Amino acid sequence: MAATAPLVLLIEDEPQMRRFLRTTLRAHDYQVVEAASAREGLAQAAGRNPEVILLDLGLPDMDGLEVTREIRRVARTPIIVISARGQGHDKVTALDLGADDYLTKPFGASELLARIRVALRHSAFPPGTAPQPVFQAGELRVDLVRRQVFRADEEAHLTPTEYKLLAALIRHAGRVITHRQLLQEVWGSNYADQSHYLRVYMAQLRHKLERDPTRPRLLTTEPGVGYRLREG
Amino acid sequence: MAATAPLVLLIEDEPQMRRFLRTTLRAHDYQVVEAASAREGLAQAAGRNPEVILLDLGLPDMDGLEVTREIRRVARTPIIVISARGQGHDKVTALDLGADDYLTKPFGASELLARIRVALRHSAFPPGTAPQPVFQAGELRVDLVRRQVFRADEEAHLTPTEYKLLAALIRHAGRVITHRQLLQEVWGSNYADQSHYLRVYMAQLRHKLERDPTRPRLLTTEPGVGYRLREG
DNA sequence: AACAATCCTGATAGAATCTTGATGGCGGCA
DNA sequence: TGCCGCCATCAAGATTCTATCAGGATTGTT
Repeated sequence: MAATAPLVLLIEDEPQMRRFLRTTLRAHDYQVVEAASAREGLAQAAGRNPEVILLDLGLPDMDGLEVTREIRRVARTPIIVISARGQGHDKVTALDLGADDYLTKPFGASELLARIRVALRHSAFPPGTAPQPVFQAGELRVDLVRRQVFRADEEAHLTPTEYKLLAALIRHAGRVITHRQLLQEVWGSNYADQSHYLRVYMAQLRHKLERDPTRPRLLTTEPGVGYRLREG
Repeated sequence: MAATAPLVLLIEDEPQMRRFLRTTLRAHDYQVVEAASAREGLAQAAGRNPEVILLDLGLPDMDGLEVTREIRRVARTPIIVISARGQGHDKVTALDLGADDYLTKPFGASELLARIRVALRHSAFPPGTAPQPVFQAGELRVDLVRRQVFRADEEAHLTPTEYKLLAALIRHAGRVITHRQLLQEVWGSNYADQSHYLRVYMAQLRHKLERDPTRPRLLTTEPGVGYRLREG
């Protein structure tokens, strides 16, 4: 998919508000289609296939909640509802009808833009297709969701403590982690000065993960400071 | 499908707020895990695999924004940020770091619940990707609709508890499930430390489903952590 | 610059502890 | 009576902890 500017559909009747939104969005490189009524909005939603829909609930020709329902009958384009009536039960109803977010007037441009980015992010990776968070460095591969560790395509079995230690190193991959910090994250703050634990377990990790445990390339020592997991 | 109550992770230090949230969620049939600190929260997020995370930004031990970042390094579980500081730039930052929604205190229970439903809807599988009502792995086949289990085309009879256990394993197929999590899903949260139940029932499942129960290939043990059902 | 004392790190191995799987009995219930 | 869930016990195995030793780097002193 070409990374063109995302298309935003604006369903809003008040000209003033519409101009504010249009200007803000254009300034941030979005393409904008506008609709001043519910009817027109539904037509545009079907015809233009926008990536996000901004929907004002207070439209003259149809209840905004009804618009949400209609859009959801045919598409799951992210809908961000905008409304002045903030207190009512509308908020809950809109969300339950399929809206993805709800902004109460007045709101700042930066918040609106951030919420649009969230919506786009959601449609970028449909949940089923979500890429697995997998850490990889050299011939080490760690699947953090499945809790599986591979060294050159061979699964390596780690004990709970070994895995926790590796996970802590991965969280800070590339950076140095002090003994104290590692101990806190793996054993808890009461063990912050038991640095001999680290020596034993780092040795075990190296034996299981390094090609040559005596000459570590992934799990390196930063003398006097701590350890580091190579990244990339 | 016996839809089990979704698991919500609560990262919130103020006891009062935590109680409000816990009560609200429990009353609406969510399972709740609580963490009173960022450190604990990160551990729970990794360990318990919640379906939604409620994160208070004002934690004592770590900046909430940092917590968001850390969670996103390993998972894309929906995060709903809760915060008192509504005006700042935090809102935008949190959303851009990967949070999915942002609630400013004070907020109503109904709105919170609606936003949680949105988050769950997002992580639900999109239409085309709907999870197969039939699970299959090796010579094991489970028809989740008819509630029938086959091993190499022979139907196997499972007791209710055995089936619930197997269903829980299937829901997380491929991943490790901790003892605690399994116990909660099958027996309820009051039994979270009765891990001997698991040993008995896992043994029974293995006898009924494995070709060689002493050398399990489908229902494997992750020592010190939990169990895993092989997938594919 | 040389030396020694000290600290840091890695290796190893045994003991203590925890975890797991196997088995069988008990009671409730249809 | 037969099935099922619950509970207790035991042995084997795995894991964690602890202690000890040696090589190397660093520091401080002369």
